[in-house]
Amino acid sequence: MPQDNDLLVQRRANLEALARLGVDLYPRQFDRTDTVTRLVEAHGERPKEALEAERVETRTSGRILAIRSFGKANFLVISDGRSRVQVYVRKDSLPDLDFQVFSLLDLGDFVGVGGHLFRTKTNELTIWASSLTFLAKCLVPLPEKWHGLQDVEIRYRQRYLDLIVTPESGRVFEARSRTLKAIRTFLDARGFLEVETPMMQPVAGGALARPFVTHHNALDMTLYLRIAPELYLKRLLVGGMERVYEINRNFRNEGISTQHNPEFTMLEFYQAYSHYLELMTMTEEMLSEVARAVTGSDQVTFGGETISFAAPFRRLRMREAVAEEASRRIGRGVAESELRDRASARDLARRLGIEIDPGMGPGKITAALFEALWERALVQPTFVYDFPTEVSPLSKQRADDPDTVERFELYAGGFELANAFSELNDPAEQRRRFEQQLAERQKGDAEAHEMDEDYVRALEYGMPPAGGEGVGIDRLVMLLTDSRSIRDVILFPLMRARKE
RNA sequence: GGGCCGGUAGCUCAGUGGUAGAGCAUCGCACUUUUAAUGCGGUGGUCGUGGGUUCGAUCCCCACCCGGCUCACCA
Repeated sequence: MPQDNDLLVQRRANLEALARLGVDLYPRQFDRTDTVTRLVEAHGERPKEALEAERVETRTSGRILAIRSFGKANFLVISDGRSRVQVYVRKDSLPDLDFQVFSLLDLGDFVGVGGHLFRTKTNELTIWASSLTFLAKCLVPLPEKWHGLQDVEIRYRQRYLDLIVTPESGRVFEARSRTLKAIRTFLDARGFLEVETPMMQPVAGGALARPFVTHHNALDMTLYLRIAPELYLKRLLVGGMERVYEINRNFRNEGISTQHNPEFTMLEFYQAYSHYLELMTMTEEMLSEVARAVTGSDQVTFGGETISFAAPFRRLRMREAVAEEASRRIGRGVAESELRDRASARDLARRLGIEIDPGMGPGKITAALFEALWERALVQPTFVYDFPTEVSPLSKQRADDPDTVERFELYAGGFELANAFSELNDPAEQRRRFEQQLAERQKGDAEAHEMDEDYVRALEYGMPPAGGEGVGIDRLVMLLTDSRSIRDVILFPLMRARKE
């Protein structure tokens, strides 16, 4: 809570002085003819002569971000949250009351302005005020105008302050909105139906992660915040919805980092009669289209590098990539077959100096080696495909190789962006996979998948062959806005509770 | 959870074992086209919190709180 310092006392005193003038301190309404953004869009580029010949009258409103005062002539800068415009306040152009109101304004107050447009000597679009209406008080001083808000903690905890004083921050969230819109446009155009499935689930399935636990009182029932919508979306495939997608939050009770927020937004889409190779092509089309819609180009700058979302993306088979990089690092030819045997895979990890858990089978080791050897280096969009079955309990095996599933992950900017596979639709095999996961769980893997009997039963009714994919929206927005932390693309990232 | 860095005025930051500093903001005065307006003068601080060492701690030590980066886990 704000302390009782002079700055606060002065602002409250100004508010009381306005009350003594008979001004409504919290008026309900201000009828405006234009937003600031519309004024700037419509007139920002027009030459002085054209503008002044027309004598454009306007009524607009916004928050005061600057006051430059010269006694009887004053300049305000007001913002509608997206754009800013200057207001010229002359004592002899305003009713007396309005000028008295003006003299009681503080930075951050909301005002309504009526007047006509002109350009100053320095050619800045300006409203010559003929009326000034007080709309709301800012009782707390705003961050400094030049350096802005540098304290990242306050930027995240008090996002409204960040949005007031950091225009770039607002642009990130506009880009986020355009990203979501572009994805929906892309999928809607291909006949996908947007659906919503449970966020509270009796079994937290569809991914390998620890869930948040909650409880429903009336049903006396343990529920989990979902870690993925996957199993519900595939139930819809069983039900005959051939193309569905959901864009919504997932919750994972894991660590927090620049790439992880406990709640994050995921796109998942499922397409019947498709498979993972088709999804690679579709992903290339989707991301290049989204990048163009959001940034105007399929070449985006991220962390000083140019990332190209122009198709085609690079493709790497996982075991081949691991064997190749391992060979390079240890100076002898490593065969892919070494990754299929637990003893030789462990030996390889040891030689590479990569730590692995004792319980890991060859598939988990391969995936761990891949992440250690490749993930950071994959700055340009790259499909990594054909994963070990061991780490993919919901994916369909390759017909020619049961240890390998038809799955890919897309990497870009040095992190995982998407995950997709041909969906396993054999209920007997699905049951075996769940049982394998239960065994992992017994061995202490808290992230292993739980048994979901209801899902297996749904598969018994028959699910068409299908491909499905998840795309991390926050990370995609990071790439499209050159944001280095996921917290910069989430309006209110989770922060530790603060002792007040 | 481990490692590293940080927390000083409303904001952005300097700084010192001996009365706490600047710029912006704010207040006063001057100024009718400025734009980081300008000039002059003022106000403003539990130096993150709690202990300890010391004649004396914002500074040194310890613990804790909060944050950032990073490693591990994960998407």
